[in-house]
Amino acid sequence: MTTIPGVAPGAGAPVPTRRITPPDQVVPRKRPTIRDVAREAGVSYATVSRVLNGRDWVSPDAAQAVRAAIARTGYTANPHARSLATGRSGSIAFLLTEPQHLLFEDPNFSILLRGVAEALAQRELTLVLMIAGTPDERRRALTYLSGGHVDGVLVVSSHSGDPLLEQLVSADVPVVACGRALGHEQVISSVAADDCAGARSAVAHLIAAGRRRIATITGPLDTSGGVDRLDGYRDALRAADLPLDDLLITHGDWSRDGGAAAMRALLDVAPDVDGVFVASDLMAAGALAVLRDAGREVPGDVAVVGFDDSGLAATLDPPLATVRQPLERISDEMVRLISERVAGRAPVSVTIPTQLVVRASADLPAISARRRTGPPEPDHPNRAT
Amino acid sequence: MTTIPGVAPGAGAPVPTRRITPPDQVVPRKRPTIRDVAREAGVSYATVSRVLNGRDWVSPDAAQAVRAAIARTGYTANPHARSLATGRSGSIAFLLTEPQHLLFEDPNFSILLRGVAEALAQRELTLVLMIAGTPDERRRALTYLSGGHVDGVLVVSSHSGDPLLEQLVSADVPVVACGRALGHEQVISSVAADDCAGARSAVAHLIAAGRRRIATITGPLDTSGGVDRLDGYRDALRAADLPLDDLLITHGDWSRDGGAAAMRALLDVAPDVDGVFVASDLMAAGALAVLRDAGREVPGDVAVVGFDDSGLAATLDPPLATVRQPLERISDEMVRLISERVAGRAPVSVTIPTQLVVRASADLPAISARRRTGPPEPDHPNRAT
DNA sequence: CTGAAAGCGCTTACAG
DNA sequence: CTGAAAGCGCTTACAG
Repeated sequence: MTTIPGVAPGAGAPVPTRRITPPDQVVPRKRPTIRDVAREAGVSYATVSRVLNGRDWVSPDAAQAVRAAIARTGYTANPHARSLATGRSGSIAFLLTEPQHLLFEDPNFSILLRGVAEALAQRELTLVLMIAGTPDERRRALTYLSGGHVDGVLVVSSHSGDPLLEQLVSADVPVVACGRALGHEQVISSVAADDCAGARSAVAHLIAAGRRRIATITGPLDTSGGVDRLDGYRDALRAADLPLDDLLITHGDWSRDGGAAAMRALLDVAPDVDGVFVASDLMAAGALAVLRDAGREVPGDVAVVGFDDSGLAATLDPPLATVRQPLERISDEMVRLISERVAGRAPVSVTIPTQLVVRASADLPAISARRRTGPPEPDHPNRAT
Repeated sequence: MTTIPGVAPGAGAPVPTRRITPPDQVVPRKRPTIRDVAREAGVSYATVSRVLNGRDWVSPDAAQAVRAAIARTGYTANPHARSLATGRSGSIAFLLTEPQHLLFEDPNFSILLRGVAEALAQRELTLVLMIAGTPDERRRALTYLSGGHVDGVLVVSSHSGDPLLEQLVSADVPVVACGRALGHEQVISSVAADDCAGARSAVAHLIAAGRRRIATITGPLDTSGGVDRLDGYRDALRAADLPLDDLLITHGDWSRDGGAAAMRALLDVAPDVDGVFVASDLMAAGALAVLRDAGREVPGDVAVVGFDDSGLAATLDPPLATVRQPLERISDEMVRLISERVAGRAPVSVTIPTQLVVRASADLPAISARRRTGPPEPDHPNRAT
């Protein structure tokens, strides 16, 4: 909109051999302020501020003059002065507390990050990225976040015991979590997929496909995705009058390796397993590799359903049936909710429906009878990411 | 360090049924300012500012008193007031102009992002993430970045024609690029791997392995990684007195699919190719899949060397020989250079050595004679990410 | 509809 | 070594 006054960058100048540029060689070039614009427009600078913010009424003539003056001077408001006066920073933090490796292994995070970046940009809000893995980083993050640098915080990987969340809340920093904020439901807004219903649909599908020894690999039980998807698993078995067997429940940490380890354990204690609901696609990728190494055919011997459908699922071998959670929608809602919180509204939690996506890893019986070709590969390339 | 004064978050309170919280029900709770601290410590607030910034000398007694007062009041400086007074924002933008899909496909970006986040945090600088893919986003980014919100910009995916770079420079925004800033070398600091030497080592290795029809898949030729690695390829062939054949040069766009397409084209025009240097691991992943589909054995028929070693290479099948560029080091240097630029120093460019990493895809002759087992898979799982 | 003025909370020469 | 004061550039009641 506004044009930045250009200054010849001296592109053709010779390479500087000395690194220190003499300060007074450069024209000082002060940025125009609101006063400069007022003078140009022949109004008081309060009026300039008014047309800038568009709150009070300004006469068309004045507004016109101001707009012209802004264009002529290339004025842009100083964000710090504005923040000081308004008490708003105009930026929102995206806080990542998960151990770093997951951030780059699990596509969910990237997708969420991108969605949030877009949604924030649309509201003219700035995205501040904070990675707080180590205790030291977490301390620093708390100081920063409660120091007024940002208007609110988006948390995408909260575990229920995490003191950081509590501290942020105590410091009166608006927080929105992705996934129910276990233990903080009353003070933190959250947006989550309908984990329980999603899990239910996955397991119901396995049952419909004729599986009877259905296991699950859960996420960490101090996350809502962990407990709620486990609940859904149980619900579905109960609804079908199938027995609940604790041997069939193992736990992962959302990572690929965690899923692999859980699958190995499962094959050990329950070799007769014929279906697995895995609480994330990434863990399912690890589980698929283990099944293959163990010579189990998917879905012939063991049918597998994951959770997420974040892009990884469709590329696995075999393509992974999964429960789709609309991550773009989730990031949108997170941004909406944080804006609400910043504006002073009370917390709410939003739940978004999921959708079962059937793929080869859990085809219906008729189709699943087909055999895989070739021997299992010893070193499964799916480990690559 | 400083303690934030806690206020009971009312965790045990009942769920709010009305969403509007009455404003005067909450204690106003103004954050303590520098004046409050001064009063507590019995000094002028200028003195408080001095101990805060540690520039001028302050008597031990005064300093002591101020520190105690800070602890007692839980004071934290208001960042906006500070920014307004100093003219520094304390934040640096990480600008991504590459089409979004690459951001999440190419591990280089994630690694750089994480490294930069860490390095900035260590300097108490804030990382602002900007994704500017669409023209609209780019416009917005320019306004934002030249509007004084950030002290400098880190650019990780610049193409030489990009007007955004020029505009940033014209607006006097300090910029540091990853990779030589083609056409802006005099005004933009940059840090890059020694692309030319790295490429040379890769191709020299292929020659040493007995290959004679060595092709290359380059990056885009409007990026330094594109042209410099191509230069290295040519240098190595010349040094070995091998003919330069333009048929053996194809171009990719850094993406996996781009690498695959280039490899397909290569097999078409030069079916006798026996070695390929691919300018990135991700493109090499695509090329490997195509070779496999075409029934070419790697490295038996065609030896392949990539570039990056960002984590993907080792997990490919076969494991990919590649040129390692130290991305952690690169992100560190970028942050160092942007700090220098912000402090007013002139631009410099830093080049970082690379290292050839030999893996199965380009073993030496004796070893490469081994045969692969089993038929090629039709749907190669490596496409997963 | 518009000006004059206070205030947001710091930093930094400038005198002591 | 330390105070008083100006200044950073806005926003926003408060009077007109």
